[in-house]
Amino acid sequence: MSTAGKPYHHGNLKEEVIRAGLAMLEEGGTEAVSIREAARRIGVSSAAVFRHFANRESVLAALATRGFESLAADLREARRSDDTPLQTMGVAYVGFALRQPGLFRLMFGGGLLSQDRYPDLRSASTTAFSLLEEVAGSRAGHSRDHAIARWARVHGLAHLALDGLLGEVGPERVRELLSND
Amino acid sequence: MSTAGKPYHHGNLKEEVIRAGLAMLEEGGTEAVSIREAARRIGVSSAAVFRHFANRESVLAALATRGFESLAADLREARRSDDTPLQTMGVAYVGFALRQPGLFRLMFGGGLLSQDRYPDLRSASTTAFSLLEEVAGSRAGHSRDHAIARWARVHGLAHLALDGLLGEVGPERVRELLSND
DNA sequence: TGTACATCAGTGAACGCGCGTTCACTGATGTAC
DNA sequence: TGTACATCAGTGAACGCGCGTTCACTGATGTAC
Repeated sequence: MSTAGKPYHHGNLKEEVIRAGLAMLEEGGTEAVSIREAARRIGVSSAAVFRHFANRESVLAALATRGFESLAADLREARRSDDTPLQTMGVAYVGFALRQPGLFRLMFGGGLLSQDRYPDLRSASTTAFSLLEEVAGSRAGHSRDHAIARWARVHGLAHLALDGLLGEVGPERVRELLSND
Repeated sequence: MSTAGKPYHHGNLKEEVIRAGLAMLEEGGTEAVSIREAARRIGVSSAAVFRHFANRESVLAALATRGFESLAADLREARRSDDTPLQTMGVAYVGFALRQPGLFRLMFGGGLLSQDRYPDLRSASTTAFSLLEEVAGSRAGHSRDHAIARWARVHGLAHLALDGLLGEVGPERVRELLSND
């Protein structure tokens, strides 16, 4: 640790690139995520970023991974905080999408998911999805297809709300739209 | 019309740009839609494109507009061809998404929709949506919210299928997932 | 405790690229008389 | 029917930009003895 403001070794670059990436994602979508811009914001040369990431795509994968981890955390929180866990998780899901639309779109629209190239991403998404399936499919007499249909509704609501097609959507409105299950 | 293969006036450039744009959309997503590449494919200078479109964004808007028109056509077709119009429309909706994923993502994920800058796009999307609402909300005793919930489920299924999260999804599978309405 | 050295995490300059867009221009077409 | 001219739809070259990525390098850190 040097006494000046700028130590030669940053020490936390990987984490900071992710932070900067998340910010850019919300400012301008996936296209706006740029290595050079991230480096500029952090105050580091753009080449330094390549010490921590193989290429731009792997930065995107790291961002999406973070997204799934944080979505999973929200869902876990929702699961235990209420006696209507299914609706509450739905509200959390849509809330996540509305709070971080850029991230949500990267997670679900980037084509990253369909690749086997990023095992961390794969496992983070699997964890999040299994939380949903667990709760959505847990009631007696409900099949796996019921769980998928429920998830689809929540996922669809999130997308439609994101696109502004449902007008103003607050938590109460989401709960309402999910109520007739 | 000159006798050589290359008349000076193309005559159909606007339409061809849209065709090329749709192709690029499926090949590499919205990011891959490029004015220069479109011009190259058509065999015209890139400056020529600007005779017909103000800028790149307006090309994207034209593509999305086409998308909504073609989705609306599919939905109309589905509405009359069957005695279970609701499910059939759902199948058509998901089928549209799976057949043209790049276009579907542009239509719903580009942020274009939320803008008032493109009235043609606005009206094309409104037309498509009203078809859905009409059928989904038409049954006795069903509220507008029910219609939205149904639409959300179909929309969500389309997205999840696109992301490869539902495995192989054919028409029969979609019908199945929409059956317990 | 002190020193040699391997390793790690940065720098800064450069490469090569493709892009959107503008500009002054020219060839083709349609219209008025 | 023929000609002058306005208008339309192209051309090709250029501007300026920001990007991802690589390279040879250097400063800082940690470890072995």
